[in-house]
Amino acid sequence: MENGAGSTKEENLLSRMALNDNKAGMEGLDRDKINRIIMEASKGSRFYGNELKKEQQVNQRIEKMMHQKAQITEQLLQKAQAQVEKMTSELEKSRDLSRVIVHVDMDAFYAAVEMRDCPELKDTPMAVGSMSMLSTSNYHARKYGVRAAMPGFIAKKLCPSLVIVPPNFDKYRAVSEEIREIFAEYDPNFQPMSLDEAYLDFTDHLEQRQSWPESSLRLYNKSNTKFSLAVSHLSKSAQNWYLFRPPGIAPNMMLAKVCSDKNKPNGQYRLPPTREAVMDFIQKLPVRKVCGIGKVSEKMLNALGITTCSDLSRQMALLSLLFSETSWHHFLQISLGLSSTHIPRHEERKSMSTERTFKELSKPEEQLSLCRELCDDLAEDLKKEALKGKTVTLKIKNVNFEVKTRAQTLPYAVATAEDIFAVAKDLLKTEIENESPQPLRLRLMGVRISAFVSSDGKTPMQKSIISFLQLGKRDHSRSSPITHRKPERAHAKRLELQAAEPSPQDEGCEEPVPVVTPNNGTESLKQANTDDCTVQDLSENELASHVQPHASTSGCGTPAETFTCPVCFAKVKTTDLNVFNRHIDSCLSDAAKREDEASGSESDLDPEDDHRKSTVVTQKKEKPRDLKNEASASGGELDLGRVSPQEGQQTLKNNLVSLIQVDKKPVALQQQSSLSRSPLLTCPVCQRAQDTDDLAVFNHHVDLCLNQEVLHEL
DNA sequence: GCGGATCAC
DNA sequence: TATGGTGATCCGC
Repeated sequence: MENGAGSTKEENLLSRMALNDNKAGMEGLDRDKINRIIMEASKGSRFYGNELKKEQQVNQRIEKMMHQKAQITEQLLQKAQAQVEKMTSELEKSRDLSRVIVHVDMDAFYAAVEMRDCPELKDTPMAVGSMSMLSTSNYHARKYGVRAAMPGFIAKKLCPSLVIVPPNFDKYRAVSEEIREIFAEYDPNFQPMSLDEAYLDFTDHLEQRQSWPESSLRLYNKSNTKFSLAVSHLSKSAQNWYLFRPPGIAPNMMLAKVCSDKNKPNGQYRLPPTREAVMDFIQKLPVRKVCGIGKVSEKMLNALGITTCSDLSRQMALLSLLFSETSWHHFLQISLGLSSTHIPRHEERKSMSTERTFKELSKPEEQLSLCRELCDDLAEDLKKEALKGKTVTLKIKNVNFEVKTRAQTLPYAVATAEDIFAVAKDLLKTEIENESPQPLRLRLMGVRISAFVSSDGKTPMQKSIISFLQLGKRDHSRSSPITHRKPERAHAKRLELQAAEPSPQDEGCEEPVPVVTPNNGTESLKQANTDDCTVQDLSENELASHVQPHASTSGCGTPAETFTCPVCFAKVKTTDLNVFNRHIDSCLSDAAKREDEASGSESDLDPEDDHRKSTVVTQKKEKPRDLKNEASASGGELDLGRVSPQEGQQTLKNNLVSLIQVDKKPVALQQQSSLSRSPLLTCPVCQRAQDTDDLAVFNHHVDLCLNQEVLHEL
């Protein structure tokens, strides 16, 4: 174990710079050769110099820690051990294995999208990003050691034939949104962590299903598929299914995340909800795999001889003496396989910032004018969310990659570019002066604002019960639970600057803010699902009253009578769900037509063209139950289960048929026709090609796959 | 409240 | 030629 003492600088640096072969697709490559190339390309650079410096700092921390450790007496340790045991038994009491948490992420998301749109890329090593920075790479490229967060020019040295595709975030965002609509179906409160990753709580979904009559269950399966296909219908994203990696399923968030990383070739990894299974799983787990334990923590723990979670529990008393309370409590939870069992609702943002990397900027005038630009941008973003904050922070990184932040808190909140700049300018000037007579040689500048106050400009933005409750009614211009940030403007600016071709990997904070409230729609929903009569017995108005608060896109005070069409995204002003449904139907059939026209090159054929349109149209039946259900989460799903349960068995069957027919069109035709050459439908869960062209069968398989054991146990 | 550092994505 | 951007949190002042 390298613990800093006695190893060379270069060896130490390897821990920071070397290839990270954690990820999938990195097996069996020549690590030494790759590391040598990386080192050669880096050595002597300012970046490398800074890494070296940071590494030494970490080593000092470790030394300090080891020194502390040496002073711990046996007696102290025993006392600590007692405390650990006490806390352990308390935590053990709180263990909750009843939840079914799912973590999903996409496989090389951006790269997959690019390959989808440009099939030639499928067979060549490819990465998304720039010569300065790569966001992700495909599996061909990974064989060469090319990976995310690696600068493109180094990647090119590893793999000269590498094709670097500039990122197209609008596209990824669009695909992401389609995927999220599917997520919302299973958990309206799912939490997106980024464009390609999310946590879902399946517990309620499974519970509801359990109480549904068999026919509804099947129906729901169909409607689910129908939904995703309807989405695909709009933008050919049926292929999105291929983006999914097998999800991780476990009783809490930490475990689910680790499980999804297991990436078993043949399907999802599901950790059974028993203490034994959890503990067994945890023992062998390397600490680095746990979310929250990064490079530095790993290195510190390694220095103590801790590499796996079982080491963690063994050394817990020691850890409790060496680390802060929050840290060791966290470690203890990890070692017991405990973590959050419910997915937290997305909280209010606490800060907003904008920063940019550029070619060296040393002239004060240029620096100040850049600062002003950043303030303009930030103010623009603040305006979009109607935020004001009291603390302005300037961030600078010099050409040696040294980062500094300077902040000032005002007695009042600001939001305009002028006000922010007034503060940022002073902070910057001070830094310039501190450096003089040398110039400040910058490679990055950023401005952040925090300490937000509510719109009245006085009260701090803290969670009160009232604001929490109001959150549920919070409004969105789109009915999906997803919002986006920092889209075009940031990119445009980047182009303007033409600096270091920065290519962010992500859009940062996504604000999910699900539109459904726990206490509003859901309760009555469960009822509706368990009681066959409930839905029919509800009048249209009653239904509407359930739906409206969620579907509303109105601003403050506007009556909730606007629905957002999940197809064209137009706002439909009506209180009559039938009207709204008709709008969607017409949109859908329009989309079908467009798809037909455009499908020539896409899908090889569509012999049943007319038939399709007619099935789409005849299939429009309002569906109060699901309407209520899904409207609450996302208008995007209004179209999905529009089969009416109030129609009796025969009609149900008919609808099933029509659904299957509708289903077939967008994907099935695209896939099946083209797939008569290649494999048939591929299960998004186990990723195995299914030897069937019957979507009913396929659906059944997917569903079984997803819920297999869970359902069984329930 | 500030500033550095760590972490995730 | 060339190593990102956004947000959160923690710790030690």
